[in-house]
Amino acid sequence: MGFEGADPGTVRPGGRTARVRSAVLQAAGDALAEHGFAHLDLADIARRAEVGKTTVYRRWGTVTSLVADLLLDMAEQSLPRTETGSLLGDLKANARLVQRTLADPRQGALFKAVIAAATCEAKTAEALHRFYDIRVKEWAPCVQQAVDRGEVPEGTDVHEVIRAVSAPLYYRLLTSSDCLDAAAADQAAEAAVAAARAGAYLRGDEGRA
Amino acid sequence: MGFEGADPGTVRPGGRTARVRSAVLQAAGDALAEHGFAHLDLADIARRAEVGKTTVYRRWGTVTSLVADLLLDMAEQSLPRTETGSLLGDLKANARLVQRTLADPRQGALFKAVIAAATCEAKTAEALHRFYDIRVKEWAPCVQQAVDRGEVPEGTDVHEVIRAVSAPLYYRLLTSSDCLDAAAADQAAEAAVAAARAGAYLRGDEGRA
DNA sequence: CCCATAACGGGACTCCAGTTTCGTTAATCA
DNA sequence: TGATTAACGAAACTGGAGTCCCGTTATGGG
Repeated sequence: MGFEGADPGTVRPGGRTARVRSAVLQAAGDALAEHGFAHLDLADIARRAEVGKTTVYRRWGTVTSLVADLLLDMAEQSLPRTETGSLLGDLKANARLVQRTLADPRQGALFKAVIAAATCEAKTAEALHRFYDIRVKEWAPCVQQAVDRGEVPEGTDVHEVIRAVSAPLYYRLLTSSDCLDAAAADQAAEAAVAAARAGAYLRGDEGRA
Repeated sequence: MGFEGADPGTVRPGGRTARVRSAVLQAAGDALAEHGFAHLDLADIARRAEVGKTTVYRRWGTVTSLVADLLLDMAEQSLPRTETGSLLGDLKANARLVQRTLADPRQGALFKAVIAAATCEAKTAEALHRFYDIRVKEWAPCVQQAVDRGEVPEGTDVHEVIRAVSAPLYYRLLTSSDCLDAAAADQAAEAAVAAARAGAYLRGDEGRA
């Protein structure tokens, strides 16, 4: 009697278990980037990771659940942001980073696949949301600095400004066949700055026109 | 001899064939909205549509291919846009329309599923891109009118302004758990107008800051 | 109205994604 | 360092998604 063991991987997370996890997550990323989310099978991932397929099924069970764990892993690896001294410079740096990531064949495909997976299961969606919350929080300070400098009105929702930079890039990635170039990134940053200056992102009551 | 018949449904598209197609597309929409893109099986769709599953497999074959056809169908049904006389008014109307659609449980889930499907197959992605091209083209004239009025600088990429309205709403739908309310719609419209006025969407060379 | 055949539909069949079983390896603790 | 057992992995198994076969329905052309 007593408790049935908790999920596998939680009691002895060291050594082999950790090695298996990172090998599987690596393989999952590769497979997602290659085949996309739909045509994905866990046995293939197990083969790539040189791990028994039983193990993959036992620890993750479903593709979406594996993607959720992958997102947890991705959220932990954060690139430090650059600081240029001006809001436009900082946001352009951010936009270029996003643009380069999404335009990269492997990373771009991976992000598409991860977003697709998140639309299919609440738990995976939650992991994706957490991932973006972290990224947004990392970059928000540069907008706060602009507020402090007086470049942008007091009361601006700084997180929303960061999201405004990424949004058009993701929208283009998903809904159009246009290429994601540096010009698109710069445009996204410029638009966000212009809108922020005009008070479009004032928190609480909706700003004036 | 001669040609093997073209794809089923093209030679005798009337009567039964058309009835089957619309029943299946309807059922596909329901199933996508309910189960999401991942846990979808064509036999279930056939059952809902009261159609033989052989038929569904013969005419569409895969889920992504069926979604591509669904998108073709969705693209044909267009709502006429409203005209308010001001750019902000028109874009707010557009933003509210998008927001209401995405916030609606069935439609929102359907759009998520359709986007997920498009990330998995080129043909489906193309259908999705065409769908959005049509929607954008439908609304672009209101921006053009604003250019003519002098509300927005000459040389503005009018399609990009329309996309700028939708982008943050889709970005929020996919990457956050925040609710999509009317305030979000208005903010999207206001930001797009502010950025457009500031010349952030000038075509060709990247605009000034 | 009638014929030729496109398209549909039921049911049997296949094949592989996902499960179960049980023996092996190695992480943790004393 | 050795005992305990969590976690792994090979192989056999199973259910249902997707295919195939062939008889039936009804469209479109003459």
